Amino acid sequence: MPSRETGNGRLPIYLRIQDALTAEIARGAWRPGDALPSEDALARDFGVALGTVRKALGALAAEGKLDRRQGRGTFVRRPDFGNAMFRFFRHADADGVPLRPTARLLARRRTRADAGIAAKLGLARGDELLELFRVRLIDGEPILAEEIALDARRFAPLAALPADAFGDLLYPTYERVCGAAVARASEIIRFDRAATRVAKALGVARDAPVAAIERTAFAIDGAPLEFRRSYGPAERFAYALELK
Amino acid sequence: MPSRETGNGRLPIYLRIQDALTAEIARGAWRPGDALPSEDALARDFGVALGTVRKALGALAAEGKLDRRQGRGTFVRRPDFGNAMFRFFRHADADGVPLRPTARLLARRRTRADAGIAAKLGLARGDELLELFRVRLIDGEPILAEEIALDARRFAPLAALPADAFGDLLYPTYERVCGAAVARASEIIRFDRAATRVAKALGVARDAPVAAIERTAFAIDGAPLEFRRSYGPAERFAYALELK
DNA sequence: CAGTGGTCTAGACCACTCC
DNA sequence: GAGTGGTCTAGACCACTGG
Repeated sequence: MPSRETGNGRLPIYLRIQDALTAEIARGAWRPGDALPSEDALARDFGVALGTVRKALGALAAEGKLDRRQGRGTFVRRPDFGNAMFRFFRHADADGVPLRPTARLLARRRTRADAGIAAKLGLARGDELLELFRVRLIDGEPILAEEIALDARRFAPLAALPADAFGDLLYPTYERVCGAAVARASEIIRFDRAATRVAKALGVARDAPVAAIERTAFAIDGAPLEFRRSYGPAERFAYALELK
Repeated sequence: MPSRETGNGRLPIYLRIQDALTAEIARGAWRPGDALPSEDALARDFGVALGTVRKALGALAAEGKLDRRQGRGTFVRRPDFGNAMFRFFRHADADGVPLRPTARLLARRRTRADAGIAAKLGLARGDELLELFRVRLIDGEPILAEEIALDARRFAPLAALPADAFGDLLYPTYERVCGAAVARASEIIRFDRAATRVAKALGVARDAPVAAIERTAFAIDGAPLEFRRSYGPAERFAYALELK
């Protein structure tokens, strides 16, 4: 038995391993999709028993940081928010066919951050922003209007990107063009009324009721990357929850 | 080594133990708040190693079915939806003092179930319902109007209960007066406009925008107990989510 | 086939709770 | 101090994946 001094750091070993691995992932030691060393190798590296690293890996998998697949290995999870916004809206998939939303970029401009957005993005007031405005459609019908704010420096390549190269999903574009990978996000749902620009994009009356989803997206190291406000027609909004 | 035939049931032992314990709990072998036998005792009963029952108990704790407390024991969790509705609404707690909502019963009557509610409650169309209408307030200000439908037979004692004996929370009342314990619930958030009765209760204009939360509450054996529609002023609605 | 994670066991000691 | 869950170890075999 190598050391038998659980109390040396006061924190359980498996938690320290969990933290160590989290830090390694945040540092970028393994990119999303990469495989970690095998359980055996990790146990040797950390000088602990197999069961201990298993406990740490299991916890990280439960947190959504890792994917474990028998016979394959343990992988850094690539979060897929693909069409996460659309979980809020009923879209008429009469036949159960998963409808693929599309996106159209309506506007792109540089502005300066007001205090609110600066705080959300970890910038200073007056710092330069890249602002996108786009509409997302299902079956040609507009479902969501989105105002997106980005640090203009960090996302400079997007300013020059042809409008039709943005694609239907932005996060893969951020990663491909700017090397910025979104790891998690936090959202707030509110109810609001459509401003002129939003109303026009959605094809509803000005001041029509809309559901507003504010999202801040973060990199794996915790730095905020994007702040986004998405608006959809209130009468299409429906969101399900389970309570235990 | 007692048996060494993992494959006898084809399902991992810890999953079978998990299922067995879930069934026992649903059957009411232990009431909410009761302690389960110790890990040691369970391991002996099931004829498996300690680690195996630990894995099952840990999973059940993660699901929210059990509470485990070091030095105390493992307990059947009593779900506490206390003021769960209010997680949807900003209530002005300027000093961070947790404001305690109150409730006032405005109406109580017998009706018959239409097809929709019958389906929600597992009844037949035309079966007798007990319908409650109440308003919930914070600091004297109405925040939620609630329409509640119950099986009149199952909840017969409520028909006779004095209005001021309902208390601020219904679920404890259901359990105390009718022996009906709520174990979980599922909700759908929508956006709607205030009907006359709701508008009056909330002190807003008719057709004012409201957030509507539909909730079906279930007993531990999965039987639906209550269907409830709660309405609150749309401009006070705010709900936070985390995405990973 | 070798290598990976998944399950299971057996037994040790630690940390907390309550009498 | 007795009893509980929490941590850790060491080693076995199973089930799946890929060359």
